[in-house]
Amino acid sequence: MAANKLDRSLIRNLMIFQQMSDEDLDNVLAMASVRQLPEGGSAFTQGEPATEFFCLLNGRLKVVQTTPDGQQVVVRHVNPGDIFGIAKAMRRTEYPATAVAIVESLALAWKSTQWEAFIARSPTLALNALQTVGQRLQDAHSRIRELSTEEVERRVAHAVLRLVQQAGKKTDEGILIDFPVTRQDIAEMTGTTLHTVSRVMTAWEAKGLVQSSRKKVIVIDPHRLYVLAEHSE
Amino acid sequence: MAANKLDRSLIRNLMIFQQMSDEDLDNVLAMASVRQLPEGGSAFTQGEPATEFFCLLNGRLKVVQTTPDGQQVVVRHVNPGDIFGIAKAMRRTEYPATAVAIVESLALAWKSTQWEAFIARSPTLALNALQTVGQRLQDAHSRIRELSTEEVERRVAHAVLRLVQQAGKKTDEGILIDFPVTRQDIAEMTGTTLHTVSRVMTAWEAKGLVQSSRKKVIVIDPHRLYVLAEHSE
DNA sequence: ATTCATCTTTGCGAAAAGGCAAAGACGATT
DNA sequence: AATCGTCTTTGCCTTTTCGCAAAGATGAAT
Repeated sequence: MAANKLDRSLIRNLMIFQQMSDEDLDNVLAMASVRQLPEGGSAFTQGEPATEFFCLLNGRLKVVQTTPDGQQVVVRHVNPGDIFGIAKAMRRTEYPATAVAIVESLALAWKSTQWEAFIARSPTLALNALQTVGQRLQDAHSRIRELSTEEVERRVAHAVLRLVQQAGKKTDEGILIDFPVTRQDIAEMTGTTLHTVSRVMTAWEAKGLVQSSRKKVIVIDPHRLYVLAEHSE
Repeated sequence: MAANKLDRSLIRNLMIFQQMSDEDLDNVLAMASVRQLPEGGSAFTQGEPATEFFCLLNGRLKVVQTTPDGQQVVVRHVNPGDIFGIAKAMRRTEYPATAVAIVESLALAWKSTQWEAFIARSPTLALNALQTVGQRLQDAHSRIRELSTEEVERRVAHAVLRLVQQAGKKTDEGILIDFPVTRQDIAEMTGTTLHTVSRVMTAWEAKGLVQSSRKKVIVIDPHRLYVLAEHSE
């Protein structure tokens, strides 16, 4: 499927493509192909040669690193408008992680060899890309700080609040995280075990902070959760 | 002090400036000023407005985030040739961390407002910058994985090996880490306490892996340390 | 309605790491 | 050589978190 058949306004709204001329955008889209990902499908896999890079149009992915002994760590999430899989831009020949769709998703894909042409197409595109990666670096540093200094409960609180911010949806019971999340998922986001996450969230439930069931989390009292995450003790 | 008085070959060797024309390099250097940092001095401080960005010429800095309650985390190190303090490129108005010289250091400094001109000066410069930031992101993700899945001893082993790689110097006793490192420093790099680091390293010393004294670390047996860091067992 | 796979909860004991406090060691300075 | 500030080590006890195992719950598929 050719990318230039897609809804233009959708694409225009993506931060990375703003301030580009129509013509440049046409050219960039002409190079792209479209990739549909079912839930659980992966855009690329850790260790594979990095032949493509992507931009997410809609849906949501998690980027997972697997350790040699099989433990998994979610290093970040990909939201609509994000570019991802730009291993080539870092002169890497292989993907350092796996990108898995956690809901059905749609992405644009370009050949890695087109990266330079892609960037050359517009100076603002390069600046935008740099800014995107820079923001990610900030986020990563925040997580390093959290993992280094905070105890499990606060880390889990942060993770849940982040999910709320990225995918929170108001319902009459509270703010629903709008895609399936298991205890295991949260454990992989916070560097702990599903058991510990379960214990923490059961305690929160008793305090009326959240309400959760299988693969579902609803935050009842974001403010108290925030206080818990920020102010130690 | 004007930057174009500096030794050119030194600057040419810095990865970020490679593939630039002499003329562009002249222009870029004309915009820069030179900053000397004594040991313990800081190039910028967390929370300050981000008025400048830098490129390290020689020496070594640590980039530290301080939590509200005063705990410190070393998020990364800056080595010669690295650009740092590019908060502006990420549309941040304040520095998110503090950069402290751990040995006497020398850096180039530009006004943040010149960032776009700096990038526009050469398309390869933008690509280089992107690659640099991308590499840092990879490193950050590795640390997130380590902090999430590894126990203290292995994290410390990784940190020490990284120091060896970045600043190892062969001596007849073993590989010396060529700048002052305290237990506290290593603790801040690995998300633990100086006590635990001390205990770990005392054990290593008994096994003949390292030899250390006040602010000094010598790795005697890098290979066994590597095995310890990599193979869980 | 029943079955089945998957996800979640919970109890118990073990291990890892932290916190505190005190003592020791080192090196720079006077 | 004596002093002083800083860095390091160590013992002891507490807390946090994990690991394992088993039981319970949920929802999709038949």
